[in-house]
Amino acid sequence: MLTPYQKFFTGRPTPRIAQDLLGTTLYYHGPKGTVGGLIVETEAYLGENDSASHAYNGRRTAYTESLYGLPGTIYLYQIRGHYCLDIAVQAQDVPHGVLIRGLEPCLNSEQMAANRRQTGFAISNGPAKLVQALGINSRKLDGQPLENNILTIDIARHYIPREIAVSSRIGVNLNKKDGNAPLRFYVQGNPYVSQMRKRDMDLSKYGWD
DNA sequence: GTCATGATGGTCT
DNA sequence: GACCATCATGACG
Repeated sequence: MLTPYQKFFTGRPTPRIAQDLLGTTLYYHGPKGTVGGLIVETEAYLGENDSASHAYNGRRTAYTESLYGLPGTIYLYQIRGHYCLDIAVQAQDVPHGVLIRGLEPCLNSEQMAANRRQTGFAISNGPAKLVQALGINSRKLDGQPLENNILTIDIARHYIPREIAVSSRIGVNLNKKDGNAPLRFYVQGNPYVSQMRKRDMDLSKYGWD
């Protein structure tokens, strides 16, 4: 039986869930206090049939096991020496995932800047940047549920994007089957979206309604 | 401001 | 030994 929280991460198509996460708040109650921010960019990964997914062709190892977990399971993986945060969605054994790619700091942003040794939008405008900004530098939380954890997402309160933009995913192999699939979603104009061009930034409202 | 490059560390065959 | 769901830097207009 799923909790209401877990049900948020299943029951509708993964791209829909990825879009619904825009405007929710991510919190990390870490050793240096609580930090957090609004999710402004996500990507959907569609499991066995998605050539960009870590679970492509049913690949299932100890490393990717969290993707197969209950909806709302943390998949914290490492790539080229950087950590990224992914949420397993859909039923257990269905390895879909939503990658969190951009975060607008809203709680203790000074701490986040210090964690990153950067200032401005570079604090958290990328999947590994935002994890570092939170102060996470291990896979300790991999496989744990988001619900009632020190790393969690508040899905109850929602900022509303004025416009949700769609594009192909970043950093995936363009030559493979799903390299150009339109599965990246972001708050149009928000400066904490990765690769957001300066002239497209909405610096008055950050893309929110 | 835009682009190309190299460093990066762990996993899997 | 190859392959990455990345990032910071430094060159150029």
